[in-house]
Amino acid sequence: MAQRLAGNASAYASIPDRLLAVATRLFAEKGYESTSVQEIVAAAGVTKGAMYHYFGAKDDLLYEIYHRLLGLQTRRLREFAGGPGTVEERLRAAAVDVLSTSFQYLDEFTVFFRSMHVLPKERRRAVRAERRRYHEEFRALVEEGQREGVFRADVPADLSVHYFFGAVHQVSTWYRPDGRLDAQEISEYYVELFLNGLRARPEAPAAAPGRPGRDDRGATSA
Amino acid sequence: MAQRLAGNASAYASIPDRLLAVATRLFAEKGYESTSVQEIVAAAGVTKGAMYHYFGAKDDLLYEIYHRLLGLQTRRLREFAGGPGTVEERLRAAAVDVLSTSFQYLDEFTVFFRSMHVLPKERRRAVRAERRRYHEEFRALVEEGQREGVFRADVPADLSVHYFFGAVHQVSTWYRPDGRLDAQEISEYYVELFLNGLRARPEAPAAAPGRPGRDDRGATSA
Amino acid sequence: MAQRLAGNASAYASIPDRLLAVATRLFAEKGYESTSVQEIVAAAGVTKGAMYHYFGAKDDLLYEIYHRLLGLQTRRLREFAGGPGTVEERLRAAAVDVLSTSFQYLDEFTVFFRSMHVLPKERRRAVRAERRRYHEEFRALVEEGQREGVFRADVPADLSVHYFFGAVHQVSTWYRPDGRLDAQEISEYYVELFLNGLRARPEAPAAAPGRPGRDDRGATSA
Amino acid sequence: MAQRLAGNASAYASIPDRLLAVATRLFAEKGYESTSVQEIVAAAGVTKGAMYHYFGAKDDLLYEIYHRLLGLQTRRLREFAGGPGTVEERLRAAAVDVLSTSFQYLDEFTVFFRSMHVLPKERRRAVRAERRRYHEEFRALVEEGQREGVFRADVPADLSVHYFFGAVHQVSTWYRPDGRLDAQEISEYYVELFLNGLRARPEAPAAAPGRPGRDDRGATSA
DNA sequence: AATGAATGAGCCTTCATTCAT
DNA sequence: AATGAATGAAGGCTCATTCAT
Repeated sequence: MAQRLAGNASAYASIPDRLLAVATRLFAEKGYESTSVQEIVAAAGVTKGAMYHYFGAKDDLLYEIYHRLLGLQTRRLREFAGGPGTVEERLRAAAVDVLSTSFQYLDEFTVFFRSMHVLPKERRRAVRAERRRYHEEFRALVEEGQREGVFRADVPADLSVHYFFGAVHQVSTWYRPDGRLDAQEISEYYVELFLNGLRARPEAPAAAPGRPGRDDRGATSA
Repeated sequence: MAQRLAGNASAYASIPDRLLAVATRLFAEKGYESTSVQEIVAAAGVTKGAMYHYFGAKDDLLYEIYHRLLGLQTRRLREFAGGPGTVEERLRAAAVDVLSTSFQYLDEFTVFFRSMHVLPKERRRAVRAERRRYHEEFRALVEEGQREGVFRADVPADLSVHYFFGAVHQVSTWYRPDGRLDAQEISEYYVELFLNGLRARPEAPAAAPGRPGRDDRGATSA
Repeated sequence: MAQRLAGNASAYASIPDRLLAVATRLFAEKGYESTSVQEIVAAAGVTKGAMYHYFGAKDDLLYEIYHRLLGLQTRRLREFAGGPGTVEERLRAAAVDVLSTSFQYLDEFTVFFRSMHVLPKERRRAVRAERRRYHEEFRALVEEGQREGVFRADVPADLSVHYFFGAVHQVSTWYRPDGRLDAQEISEYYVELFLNGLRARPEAPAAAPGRPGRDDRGATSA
Repeated sequence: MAQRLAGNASAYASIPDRLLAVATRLFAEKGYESTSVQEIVAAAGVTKGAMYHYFGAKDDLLYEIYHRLLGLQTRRLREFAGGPGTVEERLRAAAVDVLSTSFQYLDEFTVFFRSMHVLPKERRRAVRAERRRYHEEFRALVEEGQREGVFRADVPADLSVHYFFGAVHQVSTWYRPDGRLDAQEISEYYVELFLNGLRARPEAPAAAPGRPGRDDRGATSA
């Protein structure tokens, strides 16, 4: 479960894995466009020819980073969603895992949300579709809880998920490993904020502004 | 209050404003590095020479976008924070405004969170400092509510603010003007989720995971 | 006799003089091409418009530097050549003056020998012609001495002059005001070496290699 | 011994050599700054990319020209200085070689003395240091002769060497291959003037102006 | 499987000069 | 006499990619 997405950059890893590992780090540090192929191959200790033997183009590296990250996220989410326990327990476990994955793959997430626009249109569409499916599977848990009455239904589930994911995906913006709170603590607070926001209240509060019960299936894009 | 940050790109605006307007749009669409100076000046209907007469370098455009956006945010926040009403009313008004500003300046925010890394170190530091001050002023409202007992104190205020801002700043990632919910509705739901998450509960629930009452002054960076 | 070629750059000098003074300094420091018009006008405390009011183009500044320097040299040489005294006395005085002028106008000479190639062809020709005349007038003194028998005639006069001028014009290459010898001392040694080389010897030395008595009028260019 | 410094520009030479050969010619003709990289690669029959494959920057070409010339000069000087014969014979041979090298590499010398200022500071310092060492090795010959009493000691050796080198290095300023005197003749006259200036005189003449016997080790820079 | 020389298009920037005021 | 905004051409350099080996 702690497998590195692209192995590590050590001399023992395969060439493609080494390339992906250093590319992820460099893209996160300096941005995709400001990182030259030359820098990547130098950092990976291979030559340009070797890289082009494994990857058809520079943006194939980027796509592969996206692809592996999405695959990992999806696999893990399914594990938790399909696991045992009440819906709240399963959602909590999934949310905790989303956060710990985010902290573990900070660089990958940084690249993900910063460099989407450089993917060729076709691949951007593919990534967005895969991402949307992921979003929908997570949202299904929330909706399950809403149907069971343990989560409030007066806020559209997709908005709650966007809200949570948004918060999570921005952590790479401000989180510093040497900060006051460690990743574990932040995760717990975040999950608490998320679930607390979802939980049905004893008394009816100000509720959502006037449009309860509307169909809340994702007309927004992922 | 609805003034465009860089005027509009029409022939009536000043050259620098026109340049900033089209640069913002292009940077948001294709990314900073993938947008050439040539494209910018062509879209603004001026020559390269004219651009370099007003901006010393391409990244001066970027910096100016950041600078204006931060200035606008700070000005507006102070208006609401210093306004009349209970702390909850003031925080709600500020939060609503953060959201409506985000929707109004979607391009600016997109650029903001995607292109930070291309600013020269010095300016990046300046932007981060100004951003941190903004974050602190917003957080001060939350802390005021915690002291008054209207907001729960068992989640560090800076984390709550990071959580909210994270969610807000990611809207440009998924929001589409032609989606099911309009900006106004999304804003109301988001503010509801935020305030609901903050509100003190009648009975003490599972609270924050084991570490209540810790000093919660921001050791995390903005 | 100590008039500055282009006045000084103080606020009291006329604008053209100030421009020439700073241009000379900057051209000597960084080279003609690496000095921008903007730098010149900034250093002179005027605007571009003002400069183009007085000088039609950047290379007019350069030409004026050449022109003034050549005029100064020619004027001074004539003074010494037409003065009283034996031919040796007059040549010595002229040679000393050549050296002291070189030290006084180090920047001008640096520019002179480094930037000739940027003058438009026509002006380059004009400068070369003026320079050749100067060379010829100096050479005439040597030839006068040769005819009188006080200078050896077995080395063509124009070569001796080239030799001396060459040595003199390179001083800006190695001379440092804080060096062991001051300008005055170097001048005296140089003139001594020059005149000693010219002086007819009691016994016939190895003489020039086999071609005495040939016509030695300048088929070489100045 | 007659190897071209950068091979020739023919199609048979290596690309770097061809680039250096044409760069030398163009820099000598039009100056470093007035020669564009485009012109160089066009004249060498290669593409810009090829040039930047071998030379990191335009001024690397310049530095390489300096470097090769200095290497050549130093190697040759050592050959002559360490050869057989009296000190006067060795100095004469070295001086003749300096001149013939100057004539053979007129373009290189033209560039050398005209474009020093465009080298980055660090490299300028390196070139100056190497140049100074060369100057010192040549001067050592003069000093050896002074100690033996065959050369006059009342003119500092470094000044005499500056004087000679100055004269020599200016030949590219006025020498034309189609002039009245050919390179060989000019060389012999120049060496004659140099050695004649150095030679101790039977009777003590006016000597150097008043400061005989001073320490004459080079406090001036090369 | 891998090399690395070579390409060629494009990028950001500089700058002498002009011109309406 | 003097301004300074604006031009437009060119300049040095980078870089993803190709291809013969």
